Amino acid sequence: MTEPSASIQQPLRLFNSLTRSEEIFTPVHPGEARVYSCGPTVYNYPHIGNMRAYIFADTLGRTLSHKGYKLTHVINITDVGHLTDDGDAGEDKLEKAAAEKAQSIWDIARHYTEAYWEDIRALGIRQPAHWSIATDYVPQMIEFARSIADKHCYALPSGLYFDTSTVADYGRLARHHNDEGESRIDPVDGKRHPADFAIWRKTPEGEKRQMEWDSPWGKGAPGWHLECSVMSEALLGFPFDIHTGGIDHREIHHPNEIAQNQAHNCSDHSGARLWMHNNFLVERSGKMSKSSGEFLRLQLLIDKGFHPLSYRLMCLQAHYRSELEYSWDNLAAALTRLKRLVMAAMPLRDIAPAPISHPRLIDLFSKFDAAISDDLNTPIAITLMEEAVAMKKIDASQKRALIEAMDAVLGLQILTITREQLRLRPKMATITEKEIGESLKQRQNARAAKDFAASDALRDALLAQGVEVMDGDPLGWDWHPIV
RNA sequence: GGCCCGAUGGCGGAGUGGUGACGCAGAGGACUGCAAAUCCUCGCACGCCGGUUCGAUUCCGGCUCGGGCCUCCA
Repeated sequence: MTEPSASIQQPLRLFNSLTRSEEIFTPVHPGEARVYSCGPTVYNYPHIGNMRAYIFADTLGRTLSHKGYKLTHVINITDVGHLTDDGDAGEDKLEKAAAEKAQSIWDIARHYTEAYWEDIRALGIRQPAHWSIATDYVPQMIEFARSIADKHCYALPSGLYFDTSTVADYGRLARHHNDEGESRIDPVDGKRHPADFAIWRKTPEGEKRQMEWDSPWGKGAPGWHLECSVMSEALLGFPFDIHTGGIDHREIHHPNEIAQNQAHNCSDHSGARLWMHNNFLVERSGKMSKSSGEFLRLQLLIDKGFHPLSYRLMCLQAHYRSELEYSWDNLAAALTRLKRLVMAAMPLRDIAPAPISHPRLIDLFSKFDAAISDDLNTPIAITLMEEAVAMKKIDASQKRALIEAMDAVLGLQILTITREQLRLRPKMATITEKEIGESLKQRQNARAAKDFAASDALRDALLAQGVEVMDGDPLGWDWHPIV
């Protein structure tokens, strides 16, 4: 009601990894958008690089909603895997510590799933329609495997393998040419083609896994790629609209998923109209990984005093297909930007929205729509929201409606989070808020008495404890981030 | 070894065949006892060498450097 007419909207163009070009989004089912996102493997905490993928998927979902599509979003939780670990000795201390606390593999999965959900909430990521849990779908996976086994698979002692030569254009998503080239790893004996992959992994003779199921191919566990084919089809149909994931999936996981989809449906269709991949969050040294250096969890940023939404803003400042450089300076820049945005939008908070009719606001919203419609150009969309917030001498109710509509896409919550909520207490801070309050009161008295030496001394003392006094700020003080 | 990608100011990061967004930092101003916060204003960049073009940061080739995937990985 408060949004301008749909007529100003541009067609939504999204980059399809399959064709390596932007395409106009046309839904399989008119008026609907069905999206499947590869989710986390819950055997460790997600790091902030992982979270970039979900911020991207969320932005996509919000954009589809903005465009008026009825969104059905599915994110899978991979809770089946191998804990009979392959020896990353000494590296994953966090994982080991947490694993020791949990009683079983199921507890571990639940623990990390909940940790992941907590991050999702903190980042303002909307709940998908379904969280699909892999272990809930094992019978369907076996059924799926059975249906393709004769025509597309072959058995080896280690399990059932998919013959990639039995489907058309295997590897087209990855732009693989053929099987040439040496691999860094030892190939599985007996595979017909290096790219062939496991559909069912048999438990080795004489061993017992915590997670294993009976199947026509022996006791074992489903292959790494099976779950996504099975769950996406079960929940979204074949084909559905958009499949998302990290860019690493473009090379192996998604080509394999596509091969399975083709086999199962006796079709050349990949299973999704669009395959979209977000690029990595990187550190100067390269890709962020759990084994290199500090394990950057969202909680660590919070402990240092950075609001989770400042990380969301940091991600949105870059295009999802670009690598994004992580640094504390960068995060601090995003926090400052967010703070200013929230403060500037403060006067609109209690204003009732009204339908947008002012030409300047319509123009701005139209530009915003054009930016977001151009393969989710959030960096530009943010600048347009800032422009809207800064706009002077304009009907406040309409302005409010505009900011609301923009933020529905960006999810930065600038009309609901408060300046105070952004002031996160750093974990290392020793001074209490009560002590700060007392110091500030003393300082006020000193100032009233024009004893500026005393008031400045109090201010310096607070700063030494990480508290920055700011007389002109609505809150009067803030934590001074030290990173 | 195979496949692929990137190189923009102090940092981050858009975009474009023809005066190079934006944010943070920095400078100046307003405000302040001062400072900070806030608001206003401003300066600073397209890796190197060729080619195409009237004109390239933008297109093409080479080089250098950096990165990703090839094993689960966002």
